[in-house]
Amino acid sequence: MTPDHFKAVFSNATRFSSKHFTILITKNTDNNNRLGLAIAKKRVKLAVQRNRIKRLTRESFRLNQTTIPHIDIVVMVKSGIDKLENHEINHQLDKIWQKINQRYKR
RNA sequence: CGAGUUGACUAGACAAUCGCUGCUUUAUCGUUGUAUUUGUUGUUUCGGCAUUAGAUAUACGGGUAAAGGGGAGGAAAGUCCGGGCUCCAUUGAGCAGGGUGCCAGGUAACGCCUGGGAGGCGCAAGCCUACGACAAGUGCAGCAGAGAGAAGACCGCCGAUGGUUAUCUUUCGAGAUUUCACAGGUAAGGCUGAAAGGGUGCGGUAAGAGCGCACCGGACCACUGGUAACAGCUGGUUGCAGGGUAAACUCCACCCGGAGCAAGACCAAAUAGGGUUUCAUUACUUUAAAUAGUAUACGCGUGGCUCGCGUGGAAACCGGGUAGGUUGCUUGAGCCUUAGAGCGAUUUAAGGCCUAGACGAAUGAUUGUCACUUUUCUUUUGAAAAGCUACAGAACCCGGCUUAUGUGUCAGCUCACUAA
RNA sequence: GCGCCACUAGCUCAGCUGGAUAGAGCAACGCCCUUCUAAGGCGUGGGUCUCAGGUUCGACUCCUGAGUGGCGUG
Repeated sequence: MTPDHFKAVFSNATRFSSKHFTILITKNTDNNNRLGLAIAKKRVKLAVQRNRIKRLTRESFRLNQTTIPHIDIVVMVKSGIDKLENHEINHQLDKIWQKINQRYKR
């Protein structure tokens, strides 16, 4: 995603959240779904932890992207996430994908 | 066996599935440049040149697919030092400012490392140290204390000599003893303090004092050892010091030009913008006529000139250059092995190896087996459960320092205890 | 990447910049005043001066290292 895409998503977004994530989505004119990550240094201090969260999010997005409709997604993060285990993060993300699917099937 | 100390290594392993990234090879797609060739159009001094369309070959970059092999650290961190590299400046040197500070060596260089000296800590192995100069000058030291720097006289001690009081003796000149502490002497003792101008002993004296002597310790000179710092059961001279603080100013010696890969180099968009040329436009004159000529324009500030500000069509060319892209970008003071030199840091030679290059920033996820750790059961073994590890993520590259940190292994040395 | 600053009571700040007592305001607590509260007055407690070393007789102050937070600039 380019900075223009980010602006578009932030200005015109539907918001989902769980305990440690905030996810913004908009519908997309292209036939792809795109992922953007906005993980602030303020929320997660260590570079190792930031990278870990990015990797896990990308992985989860990749595994689930066939099931999701064509949307732009921006994933934001709340503080405290760096203390979670890998499988817990995956679990939360799975739930969010399910929510998004339910919303867009209707 | 226990306690300690120094140095080095290590940073989970394997397999399966899926994924990221850039590299090599192959295939394919579209596109661009170059070369050859065929044709079109324009121009021509008939050699060519420019333009445009196609074919073939080749090159580079790009997309897609497949295969192969590669992909974080000992600190990648902090950014505390030093260098390479790049650009700018530069005759040279100095001033200012900053840094370093026992000696020698190593190194590209260092505030780093090695070896040595001195001082301190520890029973020892060993560890720590900004460790030049206060006798060039200036400053600082509260309170206390007599005195805080060519020091001072509070309590003390003495009081020879001179004066004074009393007593005794008397040859009546004076003498002896005692008292006073006035002039004066003194720095042994006390007191204060972090610190008070060598220490101990004997002599000496009215009392004292390096005043004299002996020993210890200094200082200076020489000698010896050492490259040097420095050292000495060495010799001589000197009664013996104007102490502390320079992480106070300062002095001395040595070092430092400035900026940083967002450096720099190349390519290069736009309804951005600069310059040059030509044409157009506009004004005036002229002509049948934008035909020809002259001025370049137009608006505002002025009535005019000069001057200032603002606005101005089209094409071609030129250089600058923003966004953006490419490069710099990983072969390097590189790593490994062996041999030589050296106490060592390090260095020399030979052979071998290529080992991350991302940029919204890759190097991962899941599962299984084993290893490791902890807990429980059992208490040789073994079994089960949990954890799946600590610190932590390259961003131009190296050499150090500092800080964070899990587990285990190896080697050297010291001390204590026991046994032989 | 480069350059710079701060850290003192629960909070905001002084503190001799060239060294010897840790202070002010607000807040807290107690008492007075008031029928009660606020305001006002009097008093009290509260500090490892961010941390660790060093220099010094003596360090909030000087030096070195570390930690945390913040600012500027490209």
